[in-house]
Formats: sequence, structure tokens, C-alpha cells
Amino acid sequence: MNASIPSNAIKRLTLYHHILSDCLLKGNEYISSQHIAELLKIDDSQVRKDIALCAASGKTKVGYAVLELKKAIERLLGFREQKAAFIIGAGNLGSALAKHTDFQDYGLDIVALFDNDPTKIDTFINGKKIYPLPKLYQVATHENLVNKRKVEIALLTVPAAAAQKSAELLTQSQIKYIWNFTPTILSVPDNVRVCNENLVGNFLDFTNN
Amino acid sequence: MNASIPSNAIKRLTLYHHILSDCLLKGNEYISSQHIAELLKIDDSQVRKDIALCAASGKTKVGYAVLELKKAIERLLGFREQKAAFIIGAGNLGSALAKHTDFQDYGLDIVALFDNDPTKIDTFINGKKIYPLPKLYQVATHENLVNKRKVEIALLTVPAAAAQKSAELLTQSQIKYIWNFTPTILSVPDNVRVCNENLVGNFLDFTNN
DNA sequence: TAGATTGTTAATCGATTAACAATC
DNA sequence: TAGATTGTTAATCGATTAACAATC
Repeated sequence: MNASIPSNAIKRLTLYHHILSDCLLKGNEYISSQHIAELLKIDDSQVRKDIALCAASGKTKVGYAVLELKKAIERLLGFREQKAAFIIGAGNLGSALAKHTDFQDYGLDIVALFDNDPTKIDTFINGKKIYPLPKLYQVATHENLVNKRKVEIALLTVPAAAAQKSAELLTQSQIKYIWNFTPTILSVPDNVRVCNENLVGNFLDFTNN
Repeated sequence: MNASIPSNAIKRLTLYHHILSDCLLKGNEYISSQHIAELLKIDDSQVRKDIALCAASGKTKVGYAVLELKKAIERLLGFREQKAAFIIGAGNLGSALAKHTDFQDYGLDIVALFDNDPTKIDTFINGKKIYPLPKLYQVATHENLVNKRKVEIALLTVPAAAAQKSAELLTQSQIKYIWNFTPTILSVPDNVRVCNENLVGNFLDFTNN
């Protein structure tokens, strides 16, 4: 919620949070910055600096209280407050994301899917209904079929060829954030933000460096 | 292939490459750094600097030759040379990745999938066979059932609860790169590299900034 | 005490942006 | 010519790492 947290810190804090959840399961009460750093193969002073952002404090000689630190991260990143989102495209990827249990825990609430395949319409994935894509505008703006909540986020998982057209429908439907899982560059108005889930880029970086 | 290319540059160059493919389809012969920058909402001198890395050169007043630049990026990032990989977990996410047409174009060649579900064994996804997970070691090291190619990369798409155990099987099977799509932190030996596809982190960063 | 760990400052390193001469 | 664009250097900005006093 605080715009001044660096992107990289947000991403690392999310990973720390995963580690802390693990610790709780294992019954570990304390963890040191060094231990976290080791698991992620990063610098331990970086870990302490990131933790300082959440105003959590540790104990000399023992480290950080796992439960307390976990809650501090949750407060900082604000994932208690749920954000509603649509998934556009109910293929394998859309389905996988609709089932991704973590999203719910981290503040992303998938409220519905949209697809063009008639055999999928009105079926459910993980309790979430699939609507016909042409109904998006209606669902998003007027009828508010889904919990009367304002939905500003869409996960775009349609085939590449349909991506730009879908993006246009999304902007017309007052979506403000498009999380783009397709391997295409979308052209959208300035008031819409796109985040490219650049899988190929991640792969090339991973195996080249 | 050149370890000195900054991560961010690699990721941006991949996006430029997507844009260039689009241009070709549309029949545009030239593109300016400004135009690319606009599409990605970044700085135009950044684009020129990234392009300088591939030793491609543009023309004053007209920009860069699309086809030439595209090839230069391909040379730089080396995705002509295919790298073989396994997908571990043939659920929705694994299936989606197995069908992802882009991977092939960018040098990632999925050669087989592995799963524990008996109903999936010996079926095919996008022409790629699904093997029983316990056979991984054998396939990866001895029999070399798959094209006699050395496979060092695995995409991990199993349920979170099975992630660590799968990672151990992978390291035993001489996998060197684990692209981790599960929301867990893996503990692996130092000679194995893990890349965490941190979806939740990307989401939090995207909607907070 | 000796040793381990935090919290924080300073130093380093790298990435982005600004600026502009050169070019066509 | 005037204007647009590259290529590159310099300036800025931000992120990571090193170092170490304070603490228990």
C-alpha cells in the first residue's frame, strides 16, 4: 500500500513470507537473517534492510520471531485487504491460476472467469463461474453480477492472437490493471497499467546468467 | 550466452523482440527507439542502450531495420540453440507450459513431462509424452529415452506440498536448473540453481506501485 | 566472557535518465 | 535547410554490499 517500497524489496519480502510460513509449520519460533539469506542465496544485510521496512525488530543473538515478522510483512504489503480480479481465458493457464491457492492468501481474489468456448460457459473452476467473454462489459460495469464489487484487475490468459482485442474489451470495461500472461505487447490507453509476465525473458535470464 | 548482459536488459530485449515480430506481421520495415519505448512505457535512451548491446545499428531519421534488429537480438540472447527441459507435474499449469508455443521459438524445448497420476501416464500433451515421476532418474540419467539429449532444466509445477520432495528427486537426477513455479522455497545443493517464478510477488508489486 | 546477531551507516556498484553532438 | 533520430557520454539515481558498534 505504501508506494515507496522498492519493487525488489516487495518481491523478496514475499519470499521471506513463504519461508516464515514454512517455519511455522515446522514449529520454529525464531529465524535469523543469515538463515533466510542462505535459503535465497542473497546477502544477509539485505534481508535485515528489507525487514527494517516493515518496522519489525529482532532479537540480538536469536533472530526474528517468526510469527511476529510474518504479520509485520502482511501489514506492510497489505495483503489482508482483498482485491477482486477476473481471469480472461479459461484454458489450461487460466484454470491453473483460478486454482492457485496462494492468491487468496495474498490478497488476490479471483471472482470470475471469461471465455468464448460455449462448452465452458456456466461451468465452474474452483467455485468460480465462467461467463461468456462478450458479457464482460456488462458484468464489469452494469449488472455487477459478482458480489457487487468493483473489479479493476484482469489476468489475461487468452491465446496470443486474441490478446490485443481482449485488451481493448478490458479497457472498455473499466479494467485498470492488466496482468498479461500472453507473449504479446499490448497497446492500451495511458490510464491502464500493464504488467507483462515475461516468461521467456525470465527463462533466458535464468539460463544465461 | 554472454554472462555480462544485465538481467533487466535481457528481459527488455525479449519484449523488444516480441514487438519486432509484430512489426514484421504488419509489414513495418523500420521502427524507432521512441516507438518501442512508448509501447513499453520506458525511456527511449534505454532502448538505444539495450540495442547497442547487440551491436545492431540504426539509421538516423528512420530508426532500426526491424528484421535486422530482430536477428541481432536472437544472436545476442542465443535462443537459436535449443535447451532441453522436463516439466514436472502435468496439471493445468504444466499442461499450459507444455503448450506454450513461444518456448520453442525462444530456445526452450520441452522434451517430456512427468506425473504421478496413473491415468495420465503414457498420454501426450502437445506431442510430449508423460512419464511416471519415479522414472525420472532413469530417463534423465541412464536410458536417455528422450532424444539422447542431456536435460539439465526442469520446470517444477507440482502441488506446493510435493515441491521439496520433487526438488530432491531432480537434484538426484542431475538437473542443474530448477524453474520453480510452486509457491515454496526449495532447499537444494549449491550446484543447483533455482529460479523462483514469484507470481504473488509480481502481483503485489504490480498493484502497489 | 566470548560469540552471535541485529540495526544502521558508509562505500560500492550498477542501472536509468538526461543531454547533446553527429548524421542524414 | 530544418527536423528527426541515433549513438554515446555524463549525471543522476537507486540498490546492494561491507563494515561495525551495540546488544544480549
